[in-house]
Amino acid sequence: MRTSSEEDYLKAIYALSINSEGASTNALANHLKMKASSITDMLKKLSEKGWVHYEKYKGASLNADGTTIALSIVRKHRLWETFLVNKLKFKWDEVHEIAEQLEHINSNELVDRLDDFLGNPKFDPHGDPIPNKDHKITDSRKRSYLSEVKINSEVIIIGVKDSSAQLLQYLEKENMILGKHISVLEIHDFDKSLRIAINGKELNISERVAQNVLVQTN
Amino acid sequence: MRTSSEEDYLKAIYALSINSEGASTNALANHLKMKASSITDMLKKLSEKGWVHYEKYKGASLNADGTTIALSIVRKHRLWETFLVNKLKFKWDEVHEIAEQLEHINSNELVDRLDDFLGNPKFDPHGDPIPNKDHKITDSRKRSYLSEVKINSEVIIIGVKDSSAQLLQYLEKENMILGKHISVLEIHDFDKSLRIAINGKELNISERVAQNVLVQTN
DNA sequence: AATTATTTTTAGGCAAAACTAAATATTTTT
DNA sequence: AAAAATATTTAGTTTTGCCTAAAAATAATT
Repeated sequence: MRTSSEEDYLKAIYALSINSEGASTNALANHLKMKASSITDMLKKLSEKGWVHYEKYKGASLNADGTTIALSIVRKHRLWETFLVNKLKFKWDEVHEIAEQLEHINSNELVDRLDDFLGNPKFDPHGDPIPNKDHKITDSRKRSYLSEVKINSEVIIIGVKDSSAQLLQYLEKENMILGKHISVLEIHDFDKSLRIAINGKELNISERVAQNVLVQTN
Repeated sequence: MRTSSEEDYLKAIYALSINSEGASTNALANHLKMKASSITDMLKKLSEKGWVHYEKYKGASLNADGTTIALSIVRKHRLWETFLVNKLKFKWDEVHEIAEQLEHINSNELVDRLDDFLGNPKFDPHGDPIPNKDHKITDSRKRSYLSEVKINSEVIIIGVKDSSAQLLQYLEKENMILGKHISVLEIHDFDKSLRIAINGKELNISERVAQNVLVQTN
């Protein structure tokens, strides 16, 4: 069996491995808000348990077993977030902390029934794909950040990069929520800010915001 | 803040205090499946934290703060059990372990929304009363065990004493479930077994079973 | 290539929550 | 009331998961 703490580490390695190849000790320490020495300790343990590939001074990466566990945690996290937003009517910026606790609840039966109860959703309220029962992510959408989209293209909001409460609240206020259609009308040269059409009106948004809004381009 | 372990102790003291006045070290050790020495350690700590009244060699009891915490855990446990049975369609004998985990999830907002989502139920699937938002149990039903009921009286099943899977499965099989009406037809002198009418048929049940079935008598 | 800076690891420590074994209280039985 | 049985506490260990401080390795800069 696994401890809740071990699960947190596996999830962190998974999260940091999405961009780069593997995760460094310091990156993990920063992500988990712990000291680097604690990370080293745990990486040794996870390596002994056969979930993580770890070489001194070379960071860590998940092996097949570790990836399965990490994805099962991600699956639970995203299903619970979906439950909180869709069923209990939480706002999408209020659910992260609670889901951090719920993701450690241990019962396969529970997860599968929750999945069914929610109608087997493919994406969570932030637009992130939910791994299926076999711990596979199948996300066929062509995705990019709004800041990288060609002028005049029409895209759909499918998520955010950084799901900080501030960003989510900003988007909420401008009614830029999941599923909304956006047309990119103009990109201002001097500051890379965007003029977009959404909700039948035009709106200016900064490059910073555009860099954090994930859209589907096909 | 409180640890999950501390919460388990408070809940155990609460459970054991319902019959007797306070809980002895050994009773707690037995209930929590731990060694007596571990109990002594924790009772000292809970006493220092101001939740428990503890005197050496004289067992422990909850004070006002401790009672409030215990009832908030019980509230969460019973609300989650209700969720698991009513929404996720678990059987009533499958939910205890999962609820033991869920009861430690920490979020007042979550509990209150869950309560509303379930329609503010007054009783859980085992018939036990659910403490309200103010951590008060208000159960006005006249209750007794089926074994103590007068002959010819008509009663309603509202719960079980010992919610072991075996008992629950037995009751399930005989279709003696919550809310069913029972008429006590006869009490056999030699073994105190009962002949009852339920579901339009007659049925014999042992004293042992009758002692574990909680009924409403008014 | 040497020095400096940064990252990572090692070594040792601490608190929580359990344990075993031994000592002490309390309760029960004779 | 003494002896025996039972219950409880004390003392000392263990494991987990974190920490600090110092040492060692790696990376960056001059």
